[in-house]
Amino acid sequence: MENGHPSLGLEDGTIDVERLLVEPQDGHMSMDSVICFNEKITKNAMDIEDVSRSSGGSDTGIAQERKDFLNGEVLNAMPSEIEAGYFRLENDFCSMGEEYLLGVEFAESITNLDYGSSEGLQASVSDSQIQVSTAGSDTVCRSDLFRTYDFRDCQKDHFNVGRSKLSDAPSQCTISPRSCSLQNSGKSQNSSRSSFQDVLSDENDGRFSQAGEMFCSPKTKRNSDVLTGHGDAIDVIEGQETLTTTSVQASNTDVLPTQKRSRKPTKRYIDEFVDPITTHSKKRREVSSSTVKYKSLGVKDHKKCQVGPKAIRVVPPEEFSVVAIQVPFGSLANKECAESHPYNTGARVDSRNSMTKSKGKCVTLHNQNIMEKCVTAVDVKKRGDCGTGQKKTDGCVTEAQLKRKDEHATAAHQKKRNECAIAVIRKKRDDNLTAEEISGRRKHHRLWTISEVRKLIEGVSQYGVGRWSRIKKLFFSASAHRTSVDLKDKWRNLLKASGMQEQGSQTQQGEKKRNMAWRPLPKSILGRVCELATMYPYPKGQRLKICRDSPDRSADITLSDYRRILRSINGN
DNA sequence: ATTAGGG
DNA sequence: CCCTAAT
Repeated sequence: MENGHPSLGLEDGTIDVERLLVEPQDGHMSMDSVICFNEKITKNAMDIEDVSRSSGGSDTGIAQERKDFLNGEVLNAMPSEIEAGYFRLENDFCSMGEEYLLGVEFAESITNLDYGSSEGLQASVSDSQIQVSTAGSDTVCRSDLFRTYDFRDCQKDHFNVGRSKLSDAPSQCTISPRSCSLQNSGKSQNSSRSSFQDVLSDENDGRFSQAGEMFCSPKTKRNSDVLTGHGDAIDVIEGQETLTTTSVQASNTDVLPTQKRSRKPTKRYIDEFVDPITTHSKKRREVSSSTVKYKSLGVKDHKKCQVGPKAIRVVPPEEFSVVAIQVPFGSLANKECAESHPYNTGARVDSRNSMTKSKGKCVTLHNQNIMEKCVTAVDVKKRGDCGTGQKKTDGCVTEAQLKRKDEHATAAHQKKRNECAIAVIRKKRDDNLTAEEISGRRKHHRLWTISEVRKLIEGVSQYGVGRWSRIKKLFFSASAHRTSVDLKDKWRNLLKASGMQEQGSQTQQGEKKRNMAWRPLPKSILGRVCELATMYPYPKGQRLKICRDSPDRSADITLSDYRRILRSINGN
């Protein structure tokens, strides 16, 4: 008799499981099907467990056999299914795998409690779980890898409980106090199986939306009415605790699946998200620019690498008087306060940077920051400024190169994919970025020194405007930063500063005056700029501005005229 | 790859 | 300084 009953249960379990494994193949995996799947599995496990318990000590063998079946067949079957690619829905799959484990595990632990330890059994269980976790990890949802590990740890504890007999169980339970309390309390009755499925999905929704809706799977959007009913489970926040709780709860009854669904780790990861985003909205430029410009590694990246050491470079004495001639026309022109400290050149960098910071880009770029975080995590080596080239193979990285406009669209997907990376990143971010932010200077923003400007002027006088790359090569080969574009920009600014440019309108004149106050450009330099501007009008279109009288002069001036100009300037 | 120009 | 379009 006793054999008959258990065996029946076993048979049922077998059939159910098999059917369940097959079912998903037929249709597309909908969330409902997944839920049913989980539920049934859990139920199976529980049924088996009940049988085992009722069968008494004499049936230990049978129970163990059952366990073996579960562990060997079911658990092994899962990975194969996964590998076969039946479940590509990440969340579904992940939850399913976990569910599976939980169901089996709970039965296992219970059995052990009842009948004592069975080493072989435990070993098989743990092995199977490792398998599952592996399969799951490489499939999609990496975040679940963490959970799986946690889970395994928890389960180990349970094993220990089983081994150390019932008497030891309470002490072991301290690992997850909630588990104990739940086990002892009558809470297991507060949920009926009839509402199980609803509870499942609802709780999912509740938790997800609560956490930040980023992981919410579109399939299961429902009203979370039942949420309140399970506030207890939802309140649990620590992932491990949740897992443990779930597994132990499983031994009780139907409540198990309900609470099992609430995965707290999610919240943790979400926190990881929110935090980095707000912490530093920076770092974007570096990664993005370096990533986008991976093509020009030779110049650009090299330049980035040198930024650090260069910063400490000693400023030549001549430049101390007029340290740098930053020409932040548009931005600083608006800051009247700048006029009150005209010669506070040192602080100019900071003010400028802060302005850039608050300019607004950072707000819209939060999403990209996430991706960048991911990038940072991908190549584990902590790179200060350089090391930009080696991360292109990862999907996250390529995504990070998306335009800003696309970020909003892709951000959601990215988040899911990156949640694992984020956790790893947090540390990195703290020591990496904070330091940079604190130091006011931004990597890509370097003040132009007088000597640099002189070189630029010299170059322009020799090659004329527009041949920036050549000028760069000849005059700025030493300074890896200062791309040709930089030279061009600087020249543009110099033209503005010298007043040669856009001799237009009253507003410009006034602004120029204002700028003069805080821009300590040496007159000699300005004069030269003026000179050169006359012969090499920058916007080449409007060259006929001044030197209309001597066309050939502007054509082949170069050295002789340069000398002449130089002399005149020096004479001044 | 370089340049011009807008932001 | 960054980004993009046009050479």
